[in-house]
Amino acid sequence: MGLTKTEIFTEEQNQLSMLLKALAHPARIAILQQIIAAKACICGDLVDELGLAQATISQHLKELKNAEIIQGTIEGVKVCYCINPKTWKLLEKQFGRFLGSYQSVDSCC
Amino acid sequence: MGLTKTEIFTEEQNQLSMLLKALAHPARIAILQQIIAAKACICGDLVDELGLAQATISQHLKELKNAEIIQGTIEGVKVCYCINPKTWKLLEKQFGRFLGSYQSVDSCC
DNA sequence: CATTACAATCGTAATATTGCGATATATAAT
DNA sequence: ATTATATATCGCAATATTACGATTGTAATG
Repeated sequence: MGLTKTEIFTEEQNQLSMLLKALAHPARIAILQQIIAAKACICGDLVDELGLAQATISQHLKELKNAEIIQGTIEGVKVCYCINPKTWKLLEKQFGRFLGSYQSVDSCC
Repeated sequence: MGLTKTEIFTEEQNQLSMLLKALAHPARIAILQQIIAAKACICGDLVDELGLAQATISQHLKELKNAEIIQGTIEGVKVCYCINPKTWKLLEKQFGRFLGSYQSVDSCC
């Protein structure tokens, strides 16, 4: 046990939960906010900004990259990270539809 | 190690990531979709609908309840679950703001 | 080529999550 | 009271996550 039964869920349910999982950590939220705030793409400044070790930041970046929420391009010694617009749009669409499917009726318990 | 350093993040970052974490599982997405689809609140029908054991569903419901995304009221032997409109609105607001803070500029890497 | 600087990866410890059988609890029906 | 039905909880095993020190890999610079 201990592993999610992805096979019993729909493609959409799995995809959405995967994206949300990638976002579901305060450090990763903070990282994304930093990347967005710095109009240009920042790099290892994240290590200074947040109070986490370099290895930890790198690991969080990897997860965001795996989920294709961000993309990184090598710029000499540094690496430049930025939002992947395609996934961001997908997230807006998918999660928007999910959230919108509920209309507060307050006819319930 | 192995525990999130919540103290170094903002209230908002922690709150948003906590809500997203509660949603970040295909079973919990499916549960919420069921609850929303059944206009009235359904109960243990979830166990039949999804292919998971009763104990597992109950545990997922507990997590959603802890995050205050759903609320349950006892109706005789059964329990009636439904969306907590307050938290749903909060989620729409917080996550909407987060998503909206990025404007696809494609001026980047 | 040696050095420096940045970032990724490895290894490890602590903790959390997922799933389920078994059991407990609580209400309803007989 | 006994039985049936619906949920919650406990305990466990398998796996995943989080964090970080140490190391490795790359590329620019002296």
